[in-house]
Amino acid sequence: MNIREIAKKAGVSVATVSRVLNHPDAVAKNTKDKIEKIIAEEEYTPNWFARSLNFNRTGSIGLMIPHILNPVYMEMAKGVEDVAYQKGYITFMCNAENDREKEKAYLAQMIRRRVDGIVMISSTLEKEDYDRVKEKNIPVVLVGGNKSNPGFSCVRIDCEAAAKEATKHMIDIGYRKVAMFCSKTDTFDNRDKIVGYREAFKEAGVKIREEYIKRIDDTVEDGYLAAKKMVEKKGGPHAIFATSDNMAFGVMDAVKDQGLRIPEDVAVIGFDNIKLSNLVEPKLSTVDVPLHKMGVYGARLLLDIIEDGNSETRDIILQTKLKIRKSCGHKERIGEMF
Amino acid sequence: MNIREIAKKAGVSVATVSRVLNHPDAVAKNTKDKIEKIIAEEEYTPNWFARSLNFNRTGSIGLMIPHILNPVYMEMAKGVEDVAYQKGYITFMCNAENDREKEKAYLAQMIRRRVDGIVMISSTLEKEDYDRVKEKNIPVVLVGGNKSNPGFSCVRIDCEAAAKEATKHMIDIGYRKVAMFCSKTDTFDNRDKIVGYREAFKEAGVKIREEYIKRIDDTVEDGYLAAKKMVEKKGGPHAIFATSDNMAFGVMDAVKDQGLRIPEDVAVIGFDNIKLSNLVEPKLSTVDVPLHKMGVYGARLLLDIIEDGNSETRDIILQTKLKIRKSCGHKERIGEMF
DNA sequence: CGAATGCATGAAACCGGTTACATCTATTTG
DNA sequence: CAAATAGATGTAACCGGTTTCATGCATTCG
Repeated sequence: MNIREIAKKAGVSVATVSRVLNHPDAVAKNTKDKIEKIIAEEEYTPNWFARSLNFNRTGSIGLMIPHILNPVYMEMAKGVEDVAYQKGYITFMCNAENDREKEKAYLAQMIRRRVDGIVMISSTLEKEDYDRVKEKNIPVVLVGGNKSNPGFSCVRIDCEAAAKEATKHMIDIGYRKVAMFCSKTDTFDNRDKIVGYREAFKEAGVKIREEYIKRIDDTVEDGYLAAKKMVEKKGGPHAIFATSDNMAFGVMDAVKDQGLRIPEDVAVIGFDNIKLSNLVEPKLSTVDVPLHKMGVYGARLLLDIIEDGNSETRDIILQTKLKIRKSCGHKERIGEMF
Repeated sequence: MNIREIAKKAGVSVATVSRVLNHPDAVAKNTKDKIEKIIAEEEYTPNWFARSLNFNRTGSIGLMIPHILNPVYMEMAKGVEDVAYQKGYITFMCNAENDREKEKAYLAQMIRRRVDGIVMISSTLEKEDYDRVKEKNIPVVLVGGNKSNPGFSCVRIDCEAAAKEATKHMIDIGYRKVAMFCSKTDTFDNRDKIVGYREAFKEAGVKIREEYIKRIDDTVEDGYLAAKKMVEKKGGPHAIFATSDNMAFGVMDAVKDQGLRIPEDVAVIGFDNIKLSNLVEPKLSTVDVPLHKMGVYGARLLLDIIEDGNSETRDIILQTKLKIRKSCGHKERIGEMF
């Protein structure tokens, strides 16, 4: 059923039918009612491509996420989807699966499919990859720590400050041997986390042990393995700062498997504050990141560009908050520990 | 940059350019090389709508999921995405958010956007909702327990058998007071789980206490609340069978909060075997469901219909497996417990 | 009462591709 | 050597809409 058939049934021209759909006020009431009745009867919906072809707009946005099974990204993704849905856009979910080639392939797809804009979550693409998108004039917003800064608007957190605060907390309690596990992925966020960690030690005047800084995959498994290796030796760390809750879960598992207690023998602190961090035993201390909000802001920024042409580049930094739970000690316990 | 401009630059007709893109063998080598060079230089990609308009195909599928933050659905979704991506399709991720209206709205969007097919995960739509899709001749495959059976192909598990096996295990160990928490959502799967539970009791000749069957929301929070209510009274259940790991986590949390031990005081068993079930303390006994595989099979079924027109309706039932871990006792312990 | 204005509608161009068919040239065949 | 055939390319119709512009009609105004 196409617009011509509807027009024929109604005994009018296609132009009139099209007007009913797009500019109802420009059509006489009688005619409009008649046409609308037929449209409803036939359950006619205008062909989306044909419309897109005219409008040069698809009403869809691309959403690139590093991994679909990681709750951190999914919470951000939900923020994006919430806003997009509410504004009538549909979201192409692109699961890059931590694979740069797949991410590039999906980006090319987005361009081919003429999405109205793209939200990139924690992307690892290079400047050159973005240049393609720029040439095509497709608006892009970055959420979370990208690798290079290609001059797009960005929503993020201050990872350096957050990591510094968390590390400082551990030092303040009295821990001196604090290991840090950070994702291998080369993004600003990860680099900043390490900078913050170092900064905290520097300010406290405590010497850093380089062998305590480990770059690993951001997975439960790698957290487990790295922690196990570190903890099973004598004289291991007093505390482990895993810069994602995901890794922290693995760390906790490894520590427990070694027959050590958390936090009495080894304290653990995470990063992200995903729902589960409050569910494991003991409850995980972590850095609260406003994941959902980051997605929401990212999508809003994008739709601002798409709909209002508001192309000024903005850099939005949201607040993090240190959440102290059971898995690391409290300040009051200084002295009783070492 | 459109096909006409490319044609002009190459000094050929648009038909020839189009042929280079779609039927390269039908073009002389010289001409082809020249045109391909220009296409590459200009980074020309044919307009997707225009192509879709001709082919009446979009190369995209819709994926409806009940909730984007639930790892159960996301593992299935990943299975779907894996297959779709590999076959060159792109996936519209529709997050119904456990809201029937939103699900319907997304379904309408899918129809409007002329997706080539739809995978519905654990849908709660009614027969009448599907009739619309059927009229439009859009292939649909159901994954997991839908509400009604509208005559589409389906990939699922035998929930009745799985629930029965799990319940039987608890009874065999010696538990008599086994509570069951089941999602409120009205799907075949949930109904079947309860049937299986009853069946196990019936076969064992143990009387069922109706007050032990609770329909709750499939969330950690509701699992927590329901368990707390049940456990804080004297003479509560010996064991709780939560028919999702999600709810089981809440149950575990509540039991621990009441100062009771798992499994010594209250045993817990879940359903789904999501990654985290092996990470909580104690590790959760659960029913392993091949979530990823279900998604993969669902997508394959759909693409079979789309690409090969293979429209025979199939009902694929995958195997579950009871995973006994720490959170419930083993058979050997019969007798020592009560 | 004739001209000007406004409103509703239709004809046709257009969006950017694909392809059936026509045309032209070069090669093969009888 | 003329006719048949194959191969390369162009012309124009078409996919299903939207929109500009022209047209016809009724109403308003001088």
